[in-house]
Amino acid sequence: MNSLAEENYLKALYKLGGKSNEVQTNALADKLSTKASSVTDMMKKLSDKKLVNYEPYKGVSLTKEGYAIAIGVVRKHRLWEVFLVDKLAFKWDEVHEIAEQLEHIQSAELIEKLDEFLDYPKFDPHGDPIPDKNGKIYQHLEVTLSQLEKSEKGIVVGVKEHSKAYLNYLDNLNLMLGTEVFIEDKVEFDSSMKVKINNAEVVTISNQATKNLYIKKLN
Amino acid sequence: MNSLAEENYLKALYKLGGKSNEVQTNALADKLSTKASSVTDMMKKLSDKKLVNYEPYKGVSLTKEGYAIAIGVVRKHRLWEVFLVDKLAFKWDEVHEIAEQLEHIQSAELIEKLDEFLDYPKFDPHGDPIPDKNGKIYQHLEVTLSQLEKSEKGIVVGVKEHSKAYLNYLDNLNLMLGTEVFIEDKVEFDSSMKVKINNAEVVTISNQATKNLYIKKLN
DNA sequence: ACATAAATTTAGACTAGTCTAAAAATATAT
DNA sequence: ATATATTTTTAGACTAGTCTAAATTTATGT
Ligand SMILES: [Mn+2]
Ligand SMILES: [Mn+2]
Ligand SMILES: [Mn+2]
Ligand SMILES: [Mn+2]
Repeated sequence: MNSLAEENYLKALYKLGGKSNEVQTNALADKLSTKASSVTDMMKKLSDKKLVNYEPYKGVSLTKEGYAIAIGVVRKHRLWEVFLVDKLAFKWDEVHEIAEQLEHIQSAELIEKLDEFLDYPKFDPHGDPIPDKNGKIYQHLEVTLSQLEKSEKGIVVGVKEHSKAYLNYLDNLNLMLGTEVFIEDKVEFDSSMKVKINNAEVVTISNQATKNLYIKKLN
Repeated sequence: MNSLAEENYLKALYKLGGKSNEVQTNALADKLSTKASSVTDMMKKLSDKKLVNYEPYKGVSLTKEGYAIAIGVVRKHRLWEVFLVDKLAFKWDEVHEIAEQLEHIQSAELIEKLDEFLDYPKFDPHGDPIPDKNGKIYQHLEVTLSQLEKSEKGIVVGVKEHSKAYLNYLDNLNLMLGTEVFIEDKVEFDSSMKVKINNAEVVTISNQATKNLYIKKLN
């Protein structure tokens, strides 16, 4: 069994390096809001447990087993988020902190039953794919809104940034998962876009915001 | 915010001493499967936080605030058990360990929404009363099966002992919450009882087992 | 190539929680 | 009343996880 701290390191490693990319000590420290020295200590421990490949000064990556654990934590996080939104009526900007806690509950049976109860969802409330029980995860290759050209059309399928501030901002624009967007115009100067939402009002969206919205192109 | 360890000490103190009874160091150590010296250390800390009244060598009791926290943990534990049994189809002997983890999730909003989702249950799967959001808890004054006399009738409303072994034993006898029991006979020698279950088969139940079953008398 | 900067590791300290063994306080039994 | 047993506390050590500051390694610029 792995501790809560170990699970969080493995998950961060997954988020930064995926299945096998090397991650640098400082990058991991930043992600976890901790210090590089703490990361080094933990990498030694996880290396001893054969959950990461670690060579001093050379960065670190997940082993097969470490990856499996990380993906399991991600699975739990996202399933709990679905539960909170679909069953308990939380809003999508309110669930992350609670899921950060719930993702560490240890019980394989619990998570399988939860999955069934939720009817085997494929995506979480932010459009992120949920790994299946075997750790298989659908990688969405959607473009971001910022990559659409003038007169192109698409559907919002996910968010890249999960901060409350950003999610609230999207709520205010009526931009949620499933919303249809049509590019009225792109402003060259600051890369902002004029976007028609659900065939109704047209709003201007900054590049900062368009970069963080995943879109599935239509037509 | 209190740590997981602190919450467990407070809960154990509630289970042993209720709202205000003095609890001895060793009793608490036993309950928590820890050592008396660890208890002493923690009592000092909780006393500093004004969650317990502690005088060296004199036992310890919950303060008003400590009681409120303990009852909150109990509320969470029991609500989660209802969720696991009613929504995820766990059996009543499978939920305790998972609830031990879930009871430490920190989010007032979560627990209120869970309560609503479960339709404000009054009792958990073992018949234990669930404190309401203000910490008010119904104290069931039911008798135990062992206290019934020959020819008396009652309904099973709760279990005193929560071990998997005991719950499985009850399952095998078809004794669950709501079951009707009728005392065919009491055996003086070993205090065992011959009990007719749901007006059908008659079984013999040891004193050890009858002492741990709460009954609401009928007639 | 060499100096400087950046990244990383090491050394040592700290907290929370636990333990064992010894000391001290309290209870019990004759 | 005094010895003995029980209970509780203290003293000191240990682990997990974290931090700061210093040392070391690697990268970069001229
Ligand atoms: Mn999240
Ligand atoms: Mn999410
Ligand atoms: Mn329980
Ligand atoms: Mn229960």
